[in-house]
Amino acid sequence: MLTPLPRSFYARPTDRVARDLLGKVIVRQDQSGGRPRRARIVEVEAYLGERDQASHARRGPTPRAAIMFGPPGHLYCYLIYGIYVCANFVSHVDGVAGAVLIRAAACLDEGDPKELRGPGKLCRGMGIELAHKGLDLTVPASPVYVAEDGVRRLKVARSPRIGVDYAGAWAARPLRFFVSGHPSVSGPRVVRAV
DNA sequence: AACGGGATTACCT
DNA sequence: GGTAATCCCGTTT
Repeated sequence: MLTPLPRSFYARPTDRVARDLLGKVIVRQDQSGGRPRRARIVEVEAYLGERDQASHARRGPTPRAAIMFGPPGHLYCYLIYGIYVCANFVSHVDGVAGAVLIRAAACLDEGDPKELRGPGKLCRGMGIELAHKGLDLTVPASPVYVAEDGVRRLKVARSPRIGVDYAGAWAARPLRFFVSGHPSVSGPRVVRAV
């Protein structure tokens, strides 16, 4: 069966964690014991530490973003535009900020919407809410965790991140990773291979 | 205490 | 192409 990725997976440089999350499976299981919902990650973005002018960590460990500075392997969610929730997985070692925004995934179970295209729709589709902020993704009983199921040989591409034009030179850095050509990817689906 | 904007989406022309 | 919806949070007063 699927077991959560260990904390060591997340305790690495954020761009590497982001790249390696492609193809992994998000598992959402509720406390009421219904069937779990699974979705394969196909698009992510790396948000680095205090230097990264696109990152919520750029202002330091404020109440909202402090979790990005803490131990890896936890869920960081936030509300955006008053409407949508975005989900991130905290990365890099304890004390250094980093998180990976999950932008799109492909559902693996019958009866679920086929594509979760875009970070807001992904959270809505998987039932991830603000209240889930801080969950430990490495605990098997967690309502949300991430697992490896043996998928390999993904065709990975990268590009600048979406929606961060305010970030000056950081807006241009290729910190978005996606499965090239995959129909669930939001925004550009083909750029340069890695 | 008040203000302004956002790691988005859907719907309009 | 443009913009409304809607609220948390960082900043300023």
